[in-house]
Amino acid sequence: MDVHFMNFIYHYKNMRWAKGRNETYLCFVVKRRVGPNSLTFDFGHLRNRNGCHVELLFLRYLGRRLSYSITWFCSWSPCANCSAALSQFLSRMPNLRLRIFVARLYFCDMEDSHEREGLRLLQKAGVQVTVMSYKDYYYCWQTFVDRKKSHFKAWEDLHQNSVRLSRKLNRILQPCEMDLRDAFKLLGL
DNA sequence: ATTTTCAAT
Repeated sequence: MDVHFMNFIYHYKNMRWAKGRNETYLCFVVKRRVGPNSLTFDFGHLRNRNGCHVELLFLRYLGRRLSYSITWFCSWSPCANCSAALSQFLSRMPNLRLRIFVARLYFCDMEDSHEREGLRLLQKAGVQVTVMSYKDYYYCWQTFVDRKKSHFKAWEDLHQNSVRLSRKLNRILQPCEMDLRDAFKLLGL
C-alpha cells in the first residue's frame, strides 16, 4: 500500500514552521540476506499510533529477523528516547547498517536539547543521519507514493530549506569543541 | 520580529 500523495507532501514538506504535523511518517527499505547469494528488499511505510513513536513501531515490525541494511525516510527526526532505543538496538546488531533521512528536525532548536544529544548518540552508534534533499524526495515519490507516474514537483523553497536544515544538522553532529573565548583568542581578538 | 514539533479534544 502506497502513501497517498497528498499525505506525502503535507507530512514531508520541509518548511520552516511546519504547523499541524502532529504525526510522523516513516518510509523504509529493508534489505535482507535470504541465502548465501541472494538479497530481498522490503518496502513499506508506517505512522505513529497510540502514542507510540513510529521508530519504535518500526523496531517492532522488524522483529528478530536478521537484516542487512535499513534505509528510512522520516518526516521528523527521532526524539531523544527513540534515538537511545535505536542506538541500543544497533549495539546488539553489529552487522546492520542503518541510514536515516529526515525531512525536518524534531525539537532541535535549543543548544542543549535532548534531541540534539540523541542525534549525536545515533551518529556514535554508526547511524548515518541525513536531511532529505531533492533527490531523496524524488526517490520517495517513485518508491512509496501512489502517484509514481506523475513527476515529483518540488515546492518552493524545498532546496533552500533542505540546505538550511542540513547545515543545522551538521552543526549538531559536529559540535565545535572550542568555546567562544578560545575562538576569539585564536583570531587575536 | 515571530511562527512548529510522533495531540487532545
